[in-house]
Amino acid sequence: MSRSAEVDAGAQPSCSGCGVRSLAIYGGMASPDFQGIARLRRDVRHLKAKRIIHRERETLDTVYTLLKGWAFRFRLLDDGRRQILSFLLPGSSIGMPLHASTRMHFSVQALTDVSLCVFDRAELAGYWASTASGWSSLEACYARLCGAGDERLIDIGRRSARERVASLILDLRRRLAGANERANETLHFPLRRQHIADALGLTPVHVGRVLRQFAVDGVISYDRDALTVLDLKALSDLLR
Amino acid sequence: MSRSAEVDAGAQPSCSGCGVRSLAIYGGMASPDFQGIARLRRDVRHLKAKRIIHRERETLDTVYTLLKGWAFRFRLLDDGRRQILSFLLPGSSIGMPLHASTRMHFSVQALTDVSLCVFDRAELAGYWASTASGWSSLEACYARLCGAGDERLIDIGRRSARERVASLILDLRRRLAGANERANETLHFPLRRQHIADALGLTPVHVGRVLRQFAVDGVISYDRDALTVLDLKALSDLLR
DNA sequence: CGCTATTTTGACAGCCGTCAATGAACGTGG
DNA sequence: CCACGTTCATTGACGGCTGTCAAAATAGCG
Repeated sequence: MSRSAEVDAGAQPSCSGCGVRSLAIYGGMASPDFQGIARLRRDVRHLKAKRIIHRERETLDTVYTLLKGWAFRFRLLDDGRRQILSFLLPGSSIGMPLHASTRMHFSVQALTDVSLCVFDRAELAGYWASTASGWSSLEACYARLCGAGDERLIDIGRRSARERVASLILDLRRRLAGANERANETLHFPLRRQHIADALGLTPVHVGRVLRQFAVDGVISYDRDALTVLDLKALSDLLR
Repeated sequence: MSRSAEVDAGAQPSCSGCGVRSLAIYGGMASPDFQGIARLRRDVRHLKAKRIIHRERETLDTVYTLLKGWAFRFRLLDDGRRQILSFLLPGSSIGMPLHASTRMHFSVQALTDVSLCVFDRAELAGYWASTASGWSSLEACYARLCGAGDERLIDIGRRSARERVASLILDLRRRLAGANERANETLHFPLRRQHIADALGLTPVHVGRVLRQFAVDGVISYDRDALTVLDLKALSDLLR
């Protein structure tokens, strides 16, 4: 292990042992070069819940990888309406495209306390271009992003409130199972009604009605920060 | 000019004179290599309106660039509901990601009669990887795609029917102005009510109500295949 | 233990969906 | 150039899913 990697690993988790590495921007690489990535990482930054990670239209010369906690991308209309564009889980990247001539048109906010791996944009781009599988890895990453956006578009455009909530629960459950949570039925679920509503094009009141009905029907049970899927088939059957 | 390029250019338009080149996948390149692109183009294919260009989940070993006409990406739910994910105008690419290990999860249909430039996927990917600015060009392309998806998400999730229709009209107007139509007020507008409804998460009946009201208010006027923006400010003011 | 954020509840309204019938426009062939 | 079938747009009545509002209750937190 290189010296600089050791330095980073002193107080910080090492990249080679990182539990979210399979989901990060470099998740598509056949044999990730963890030493190279560890050398690139400038810092691990910790933020409290509700802190803004990036503000719409501002420049961002760093790239983050979400190491721990939840965040979300969103945009505000001037009358206060908020659309959450996507939820970010451990492994999600913040700050693409790497060759950013354009500023990002959305803001990013921490939903829980989060830990961020910090990279220099230009350095990361250079490193990425130098790797053999960087090209296809990057395209796979964008394909996932666009695909996720398309799914959400279908949810909001053509599904009822119950179907949307079911879709979101199943999506988060699948993503969390891939990250580090085991594929058991109870998940850490820090979303408030308002977050769910702003992601799905609903109101928090109506989200509450839907969740309550799911619980009454025995499909899920939930506590403030946890959600248990009791009847996976019932949820899945709502989506086609 | 190479012999193969001459053969292609015989009956077909040349790439160097292509009116939509600034919008295509290679739009971000500083000095596009039109001879190289012309060599790569295998064919120009013409399809009638309503023909399926690509069917969901099928493999696609070619990449298309829309040369002429309109098309759209969409997905069907099993009960017949349709969500149009985006409209494709001249210059739009069909078949990304280039390094497709994953099959595309949406279908593509011609909306009008269309002409498609046909490329071999592997060949195009190889050529692209060999160019200096291919990397940033590709990222810029994906950034546009994701950004457009985010905009539509905001429309459907947090805007009223009138605002959604206004947003779509302005978006298409802007894109057409950039392509080849001059920035005058009357645009070629081949969309049916059903297309607009399926793109915006509405019903064709209600789209008709909104358009009618816009016309009554003197904001737009429209004919079957044409739409004129009479009061640009009124439309813009609906969106924040 | 007081404050704040969040959830829940209930009543009511409205935007938009649904349905069906009518009519107009289009495209094609004779 | 007209006839005819198909596609598409319009209209009106009605219904419901979801939004809005406000108040009360609950949970979280310093």
